[in-house]
Formats: sequence, structure tokens, C-alpha cells
Amino acid sequence: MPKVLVICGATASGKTALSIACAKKLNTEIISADSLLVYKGLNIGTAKPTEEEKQGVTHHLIDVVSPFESFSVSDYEKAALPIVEDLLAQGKTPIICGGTGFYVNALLYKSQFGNAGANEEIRRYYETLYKECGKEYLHNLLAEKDPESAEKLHENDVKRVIRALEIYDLTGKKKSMQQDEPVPRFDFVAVSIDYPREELYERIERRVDKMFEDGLLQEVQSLCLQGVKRDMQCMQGIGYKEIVEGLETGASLEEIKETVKKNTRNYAKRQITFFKRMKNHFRISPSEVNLEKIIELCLT
RNA sequence: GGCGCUAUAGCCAAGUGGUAAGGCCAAGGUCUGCAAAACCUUUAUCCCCCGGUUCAAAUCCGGGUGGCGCCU
Repeated sequence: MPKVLVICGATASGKTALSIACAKKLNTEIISADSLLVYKGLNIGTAKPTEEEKQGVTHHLIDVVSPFESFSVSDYEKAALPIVEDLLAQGKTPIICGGTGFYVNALLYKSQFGNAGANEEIRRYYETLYKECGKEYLHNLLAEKDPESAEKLHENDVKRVIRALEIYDLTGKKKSMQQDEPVPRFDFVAVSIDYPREELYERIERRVDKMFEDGLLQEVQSLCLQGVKRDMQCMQGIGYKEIVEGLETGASLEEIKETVKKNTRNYAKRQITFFKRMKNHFRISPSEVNLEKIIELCLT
């Protein structure tokens, strides 16, 4: 029975190329697990693979929503899961490739609160409550309803405190009731290319330079012209938010570029931390990347 | 050459006699419907050097060295 192959890891570590090579070898398709690749029109800054780079391999979950829309893990799960299952039914090895660990996990593990969706009204309510009464107040509120979650969450982590409150209000269940051990949906192997930190940072440096050469600035301007606003979800992307902000504050192009690089490095570090905990995860050093071996991993 | 100002972590910086704020950067970590987001933790045995005053000095005094500014 074929396993699911996950290709994860830090940004600029070569996931895209590796996944395409594997897909060709395994005669299968790729399911992108990336919170920004889903957006149409965000190409350069997201390092979205071009048709040419895809080499005819089918990629799912790329360019599926407009920049004006919001997209959540839950949306991702709903869209991606059937594709994975379909490929498995065909006897193929689905390749999940992406740097959004949260999305990867949502696909790999059964979520426990699928029934507590996002509720704008509730969120807005708590957000105004937060502004008026402060974070301690919110945290105390959660402590009354769901003490265990409150215990786990730092009071500064307002986003998660609100989510825990939201779950409670919506379902009457406590977020802390979720199981500690998530249940996996598939048999999978995860692989990432583990560059030494210095080297990864150099790759990021070069890649960001290239993005600007390739016209990232124009891409952002064009999005803005279409009416995409700074507070929209897609504009949270690194490379995008810095440019929009830089244009507003009058920062120099060089300054903007440096900030993009720094934020990308910080992001890469968070990704590495996240994927460190992933089960069945092989961190392969760049010199030891071997297609045959990776494929063997999927079949054993 | 003279005069004035200044010297605190990789960077910015508070502290003006009682045992080194804060910010940035960096590193480590968290992560179950906004995740390229949000959040947490750590980071100067010591304040340019030498000597002095004092129970006690990054803080006061003298000298040295470096930087900045002004004058001739």
C-alpha cells in the first residue's frame, strides 16, 4: 500500500524541485500545502512554480482563491483531503509539498474541532472586548469557561485565547478536551532538505534579490491597483506586506529588501522548529538527497 | 596645538553613589479554522583603560586612550 509522501521544510530549501522530481518518478500528483500559493496573482513573492517548472506534473491547491478572499486550514483540509484520498484510491502515492506545517498537519491528522468554525460575530465581539478591557480580562474569561486551555495559553496570545473562547461559545465544549495525541489519517513519510543554517540564509538572500529583479514590486503594485488592501489575508505574505508598508512609509527599496530578507529568515527558522516535531520525518542533508532512497521510503 | 562633548551587549540606548531599564538583531521554543500569522523564553558577573575618594562607583575626582564638534 503506497504511503503519502510529504515534502516539507524551510522556505528556499528546494521543496518544489524535489517534489516534481519525485512526482515524475512515481507518476503521481502534487498537493501543495502552502497558505499563500493558494492565491491567484501572488506569483513572484511566493516563488510559485511556473508551468515550465512543473514539467507537466499536476499541482493541486495552487491558484484556487482570489486575493480578496480569506482562506483557512479548514478550507484547505476540505479541498485537499479528497484529492489525497482519490490518489490513494488510484494506487498512487500522493505528494504533499509545502512549508505551511499547519496545513500539512491538518491533512495528515484528523482534526478534533471540525464542527467549531470561524464565527466573525464572536471574533469581533471578543476583539472589541479585548480593546476595551484588555488581554487579562479575556484570559480571565477563558479561565472561567475552560481553565485548562487558559492554563496553556499565555495571556498575550490573544488570537488563541479568542479561538478557545469561540470554540466554547459555539459548541459548549472545551478546547482542552481535544486529545493530546492526534490521530493520523494516512501512513506517511516526511522528507525535508536540511541545509546548514548559514547556507539556507544565503539561499534566501539570493532568492529575495531575484524576486525583486523579477518584478515583485510591480506585482504588488498591480495587486494594490486591483483593490487588494493591506489588511487582507494574502497581504500578510512576506514580500508583500513589507512592500505595501514600505511604499506607505517611504522606505527605500534597499530597506524594504532587507526587511523582506530578515522576515524570510525568521520564517524559515519557525518552519524548521515546527517540522522538527513531525513524526516519520527524515531531514536529509543536501549532499545526500537521493531520489531512489526517498522513493524507497515511500514503499517500505 | 587649544577648548568642549562623549565612551554601557553585535547595534540603538536608560541609568548621574547602593549592586546594570528598554528596543533591535540573534538563538531556542509554542502551534488543532486568520499559520509567510500570532505568541513565549534566553542573551553584559559587568559599564574604554589606569589610579584615587567612599562602607559602597557605570555613576564622583585625576590621568591615559578612542570618537565627535569647535577654535587657532
